Amino acid sequence: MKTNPSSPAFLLAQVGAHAAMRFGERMGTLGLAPPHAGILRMVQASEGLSQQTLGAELRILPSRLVAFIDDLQSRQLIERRDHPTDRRSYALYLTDKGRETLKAIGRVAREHQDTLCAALNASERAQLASLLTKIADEQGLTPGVHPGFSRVRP
Amino acid sequence: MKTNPSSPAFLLAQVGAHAAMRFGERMGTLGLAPPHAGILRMVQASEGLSQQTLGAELRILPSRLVAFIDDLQSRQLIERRDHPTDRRSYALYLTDKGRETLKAIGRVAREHQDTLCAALNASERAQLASLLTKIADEQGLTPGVHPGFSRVRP
DNA sequence: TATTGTTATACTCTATAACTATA
DNA sequence: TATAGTTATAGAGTATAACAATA
Repeated sequence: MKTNPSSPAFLLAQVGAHAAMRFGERMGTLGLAPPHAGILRMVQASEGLSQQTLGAELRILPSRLVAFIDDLQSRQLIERRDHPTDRRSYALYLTDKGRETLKAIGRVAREHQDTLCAALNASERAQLASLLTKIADEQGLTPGVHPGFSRVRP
Repeated sequence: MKTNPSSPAFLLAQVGAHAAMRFGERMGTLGLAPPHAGILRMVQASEGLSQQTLGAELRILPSRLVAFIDDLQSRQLIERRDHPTDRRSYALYLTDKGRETLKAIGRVAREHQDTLCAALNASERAQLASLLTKIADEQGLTPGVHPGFSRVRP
């Protein structure tokens, strides 16, 4: 928490944490956590990628990623196929059920956004997105990668 | 993480988490964590308040608060004085050193804000704060209370 | 010898509930 | 009987490092 509760910096942390929690609640209704959404989306974008590549992209440690992939595989949302050339690694693919779930996540995300931004009209939402994108770019944040995927040490 | 990385909702969570982490790092240079800043500020605003009241305001559970107050007391930033009428509770006060630390936190917070919002000019920062305040109000967020103080259960 | 995925372990953080002393 | 603060304990989540299979 910051010193001045009306400063943009504090508001960002406050509203951002609120947004993340609410999205997490909605993901919970699908039996998933926020990182699962990022993983499914990345696998869809680059089917056949390895866990190594996936973890590097999303800044998720290998040991953590294994558990997430295990979750998704046991729910039959993704498959670990044999890698064509390297027998040490897997090639990750979305199942049909995984594609369906990704659509459901999209719906959930839209509902989340509408609820979260209920106070803003379309023009204001675009303005907000523009300002946040400027900050994200200048701060070197990678599009689509939530910092919560990796944690900083105290 | 959300489905659409350029949506205001995802950007809010992403930039917000980034902001919180960076502020936490800066607080770390003072040997403190973000919740300590919230506590010191609240004690300054309502000196003599009890831990019960403090925890209720900041949405911090009693058992968690004890540890935070212990930290701050061992660093001689706050004092637990006897409550004038109720011998079960304490009356919390800032020490002179606590007031100094609060000033240092203010400086750190300003630096944090300047760095975080480096991509925005003064007018844009005001605009961002205005948009975020609208969301915070509509979503029922309490000014100055970071949702990270209390966690939601999955 | 290095790398992929995995497992084991330790550490941090938080919530829950039991406890004490007062009211 | 209820409340303020404290302590104890257990649970979730994460990082670190060791490991087996393969390159």
